[in-house]
Amino acid sequence: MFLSKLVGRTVKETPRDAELVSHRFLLRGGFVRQYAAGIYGLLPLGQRSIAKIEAICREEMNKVEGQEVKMPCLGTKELWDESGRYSAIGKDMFRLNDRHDKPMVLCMTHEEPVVFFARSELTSYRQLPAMMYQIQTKFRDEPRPRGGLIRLREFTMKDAYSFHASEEDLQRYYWKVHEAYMNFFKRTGCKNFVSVMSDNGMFGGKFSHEFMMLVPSGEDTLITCKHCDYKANQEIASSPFSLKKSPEAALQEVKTGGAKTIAELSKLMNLQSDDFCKAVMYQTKDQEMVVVFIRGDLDVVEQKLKGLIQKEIFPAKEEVIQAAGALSGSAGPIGLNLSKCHVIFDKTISKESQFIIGANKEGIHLMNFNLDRDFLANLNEWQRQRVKTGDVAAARAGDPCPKCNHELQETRGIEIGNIFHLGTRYSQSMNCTYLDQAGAAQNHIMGCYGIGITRLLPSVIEESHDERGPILPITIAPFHVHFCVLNKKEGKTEQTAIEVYQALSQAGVEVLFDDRDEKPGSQFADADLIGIPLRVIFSPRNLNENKVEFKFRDNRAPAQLIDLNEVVPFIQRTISNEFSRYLVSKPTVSSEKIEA
RNA sequence: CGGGGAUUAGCGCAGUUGGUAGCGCGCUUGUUUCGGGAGCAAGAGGUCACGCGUUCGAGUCGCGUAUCCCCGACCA
Repeated sequence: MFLSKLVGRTVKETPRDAELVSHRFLLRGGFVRQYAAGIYGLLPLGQRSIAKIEAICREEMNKVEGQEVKMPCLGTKELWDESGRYSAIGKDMFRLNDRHDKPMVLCMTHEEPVVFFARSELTSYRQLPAMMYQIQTKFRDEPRPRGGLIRLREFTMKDAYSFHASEEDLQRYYWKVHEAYMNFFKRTGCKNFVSVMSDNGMFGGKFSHEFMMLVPSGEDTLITCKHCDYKANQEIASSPFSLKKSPEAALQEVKTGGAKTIAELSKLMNLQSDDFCKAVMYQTKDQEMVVVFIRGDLDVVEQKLKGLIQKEIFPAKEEVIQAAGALSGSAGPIGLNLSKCHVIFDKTISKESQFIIGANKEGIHLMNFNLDRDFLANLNEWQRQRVKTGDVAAARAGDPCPKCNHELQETRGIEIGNIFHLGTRYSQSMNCTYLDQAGAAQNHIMGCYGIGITRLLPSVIEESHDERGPILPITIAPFHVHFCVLNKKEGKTEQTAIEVYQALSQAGVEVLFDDRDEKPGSQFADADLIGIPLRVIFSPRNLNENKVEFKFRDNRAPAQLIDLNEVVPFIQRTISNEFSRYLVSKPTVSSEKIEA
């Protein structure tokens, strides 16, 4: 490809709206352009790079017996009603009406369409396990798209769905896909990434993992252990915390005046924030309050809370708080109207400790509150059902690890993939069955597996760049080699470069040839901005000696002069070495080849 | 949906007390240059986001709307 003909120019100045490095370089390098918030188009460089990511993804999915399919982006209300998600999903799903005024959706994920396939095609245990995948556009009406290509409203995702006859088989396969994912990310040049346990959301199955690129600009917070292999998204990370034990004493009221927050109270009473129990108040859609009591120094993880009560939650409105008999600023469990609220005690409110807690009276708190003695013991059976205990607290850096008790740490990450145990959530609701060996109808047991294809390129750039531009792995770079041709009109410079270009092209090497009559500085700057890993420089100066210059984009070795006669084999050899850096195992013979 | 910022040439930006719009980059032509974003010369390129208002006159003042970015809420 000749650079002068490439659609998409490089830009010297940083676009005003681009904050993230990856966003800046993708715009400046001419990989992408923005149409609207969260809606981007790929220029040739971006498209080539994404196409390579997709190709690697296909290889890895085929290796685990995945079968590529293509499901529609447009969905009907009827299909999405079957799973209940047409009404369960809120504004995140794009909705539209067709010309007959029939309600339609733009799919944000494809569980429903894939079950549509499965229930007509996978009807016998003999066909299981089976996995279908696609690389397809997804639409999500994000409340706030951000970070260039990181959070989009329209994006490409590889989504895969597996169908099994037993839970054991799903788990076996789940870990196989886990390995395929690790291979995929290594091959696409991701370096610093981990898989962490994650939240399944309200409609998921039993367990799931997220693959996270560890970069400071990431939007998720991960909790990892310094000593063992414990890694989890903060949304589900747990910690035993360090629980205090305090001697029992009688419950008594204490005047706290205008002090309402934990900070104010601990200052007033000269106590630590973990001596307090604070109330965090939410409500459900049907105006029931959900009040969480948690140790004063900790925060509630709303995902955990949602999982515990299996309902959507919102910040509580004042009238809901009052109806439940609570008083904000001094809220406590005693005196609440349990018919108007759910009560959750985080496990940090242990039965062995006493806490200072709100009294639901203006300016009054209670000292020495003991959960069992002062609250649970006084409830009747019906009231007890409205009270739950569970883990809703956010683990933080410095808290003890749930596995080995050593110190936890916090890291930021970008989610680049996930794998989910779905179980029979969709096969049951959508009546998807196969006949087992005994001829009995059984629901398929499902897993689902996603990779954010469009997000991968910016994620790699986030961790692989310098001040001049991205440093792309050869596996996903738009071209293998970048030619800078200096003073092309002098002597046979341009002609020589074209001859090498043709020889390499015939050998299958992808070359981006800078044929513009630009100053060396401009050519180098643009080459840096495009980020192709290998560079060859043709100049009259070196060609007089029958040499060309070779260098790596990442400057891992000093530039070297290569004999003109040697340059084609040298580049071929270097490219193959370069690819081998991203090989994870010996190339395995694919199942298709065995069949042939 | 709350808070903050922005919108003037393809990109980055100026634009004074209100008087009919400029600079740099990029683009076109010519010319001299040529190893880390060259110099000179001549050009092309604008519904100043949109609407309403104030005014003899609005890029500039007022009100409203839209769009974009950041923080938060949210993220199946």
